[in-house]
Formats: sequence, C-alpha cells, structure tokens
Amino acid sequence: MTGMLKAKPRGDRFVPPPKLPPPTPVVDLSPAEMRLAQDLLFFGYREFTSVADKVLEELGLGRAHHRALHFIGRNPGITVSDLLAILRITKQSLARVLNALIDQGYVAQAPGFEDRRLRLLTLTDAGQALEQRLFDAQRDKLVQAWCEAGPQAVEGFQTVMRALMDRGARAYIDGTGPAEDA
Amino acid sequence: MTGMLKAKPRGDRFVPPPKLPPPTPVVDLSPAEMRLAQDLLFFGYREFTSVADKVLEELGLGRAHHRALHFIGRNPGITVSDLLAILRITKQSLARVLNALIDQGYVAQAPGFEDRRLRLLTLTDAGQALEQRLFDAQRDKLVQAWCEAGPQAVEGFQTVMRALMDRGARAYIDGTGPAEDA
DNA sequence: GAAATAGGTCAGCAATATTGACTTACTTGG
DNA sequence: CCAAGTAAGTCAATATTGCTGACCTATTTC
Repeated sequence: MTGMLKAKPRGDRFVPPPKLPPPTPVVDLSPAEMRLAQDLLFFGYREFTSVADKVLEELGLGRAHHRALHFIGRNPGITVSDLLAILRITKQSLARVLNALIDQGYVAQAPGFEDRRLRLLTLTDAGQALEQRLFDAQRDKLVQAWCEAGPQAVEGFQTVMRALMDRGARAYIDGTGPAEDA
Repeated sequence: MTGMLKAKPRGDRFVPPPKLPPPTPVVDLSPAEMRLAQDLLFFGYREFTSVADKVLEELGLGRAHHRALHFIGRNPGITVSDLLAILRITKQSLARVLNALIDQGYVAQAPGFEDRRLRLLTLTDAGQALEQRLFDAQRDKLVQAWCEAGPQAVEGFQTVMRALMDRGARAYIDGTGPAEDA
C-alpha cells in the first residue's frame, strides 16, 4: 500500500492518460461473468436452432434430421459408424432419422468400394436442396449477428467456442474446415 | 476494369508494405465461415451442457429441471407465468419438472403479497446447493475455456452471442445482470 | 356479480434419446 | 476354408421433454 502516496505533484509537466490502455489483460472469472455465459449460451443456441426448426416443421422433420443432413452434407461418403461417432447418439437413434431421410429421398446409400460392409452416405439433390435451405435460414441469422458484432468479436467467439469443445470435436473441426479432406 | 493496367513501373521509388494493416476490417461472411459457426455452436453447446448432465443423471433429473433451477435461482420470487415466458415452453411441460422439483424439496412456493393468485418460486437450501453444484461443473468448463481463449476473445464471444439472441432474450439479459433488479 | 387472470391438472400424442439382444453381410487371419 | 471380428440393420421396451386441448379453482378487477 506504499504506492498510495505516489501521486505527489511533479511540476505539472507529466499528465497521465485518462484511461488505462486496453480493457484488462486478465480474464474476469467472477460468478456474474459465468452466469452471463450460461444465459448467453442458452438463449443464443435456442435462437440459432429455432430458425431452422421453423423450416423443419413444415416438412414434419426434427432437429435430429437436420443434424444428420448437416454432417452428411459436409462429409459426403461418410460411414454410419463415423456419423455415430460425431453425433454421439446410439445406432438406434440414428437409424430412426436416417431411415426417414432415406425413405423421403434426402439421403442415398452406397456400399464401400474396398469394404462392402460399409454404407457410404450422401445427400441426394433433394437432400442438398433441403440442407441448403436450412443452412440459409441459419446463415441469415449469423450474418445479422456477425455484422452487428463486428469481425473482432467473431474471432473471439470462434476462439471461445473452440476452447469449450472437447478434443474429439476439435479434431473434427480441424479436419473438416479448410482442407476439405474426403 | 480499366484499373487492370495501373501496375506499370514508376521508378522503383515506392515499395508497398508487405502486409495490409490490421487483419481485415470487414466481416467474413463466406459459407465456410458460416459452416464453421454451425459446428462450433453445436459442439460447444453440447460440451457445455454435458458437464451438468452428468450431475443430473445421478439424481434422476434432466436438463429441463436444470433450466428451471437456474432461472428460479437467478430470479428468486419469480412467478410461474414469468418463468414460462423465459423458457418458452407450455404450462404442462413446466408443471412436470416443477412438481418434481417441489416434491423433492428443491423449490418452494409462496403466494404473492398483493396478488394472492401468484405463486412466487424460490429455491430451498437444497435447491440452492444443487444449483450451485450444477453451476460449478459448468463454471469449471468455462474457466478452462476462458483462460485458454483470453479476455479479448471472451468479450467477442459475449458480443456475438448477444447479437444472436432475439429481443426478448436480450431484454432478460439486460435486466438480470448488474442491476440485480427483482 | 361477471369477466379476466394466475395457476393447476388430466388425457393423449410426438420426437428424441436410451439399453440390450439379435441378425445379416462382409472381411480378416490362422 | 473356416472362425472370429466388424459394419450395419432391426426389434422391443423405456425415459425425457416437448406439444395440444380441455377443464377446474382461486383471486382480482371492472
């Protein structure tokens, strides 16, 4: 507390800046901050998914169908096992939505080339169109939020969300983005 | 397209800087960026909720119970109507979880002072303890992510998530944070 | 006293998830 | 070639969480 007495007159030559440099160089880990994050994740995620839900409702599909369409669309030729590993649901849960999507002509199956036990999943033209429609709804929401928040905030958002994920999800994200692997 | 021919030699006097100033002052609205955001929200939200789900599972409770505990804890004395407005579920859906929480001694009801039709909801001591336990699990996750991402990213995360929410949710967030209204 | 409001309740339905057991088809390794 | 392992499909049963619509009680308000 000896620093409390430093503010003695030095000849009026030096005037300190009115505000400290950048906000604060340490993370605010207060309960209030954590509570806010809880709320932000709940409300933000709800809003984000709801815009796609409206489209799905017209077609009698649910959020689970959307997820399957999304990950098949992004990973054409994915196997059932790999899709299960991404979604982390049981085979039975996936079967229900997958059969519905196949019956309604949104998803196609093809046996693997080298291993014919595999069923490689792809979107049909109708499936791509539907996935695009769902994506557009969410994209509109994101575009609005992105423009409202600014590019720096978007980068921070991505950093935090990635830090929130577990290793498996990070590995998926890293492999699926720029490389467009296969 | 006349600008295409501007790059003629000017005497080797002027050397342009090797890199453009800050990253980019505009938002990247490419499909790749939007796809990434979809994945980040899905995986991040799943991970965030899963840490609380583990605790809930021990007690035979679900995510719906957690949400009710959370919003009652943050808004002591909230009415059933207001809770329904926040959660945006039906009276019947709330009644199921609310009755379970009351039966198990986590939530207490009291008639309103001026309007005795109202049932003001509060957490019992056990309810506060449980909510705290659930909060701690999610807080640990957030602390890890916060520290990994840094304070600037956290601010960006908050900005984006807020921009994603609808007006009703923003109004709730604004009223529930620093003011601790009532 | 009638109408509106806050809340509770009942019956039934749908979507999504779970577990466990079993079958079929195919690949692999001794 | 045959046995074991793997990928996938399926069946039956169950739980959670949401929905609708109808109806009831207590209380406030006009």
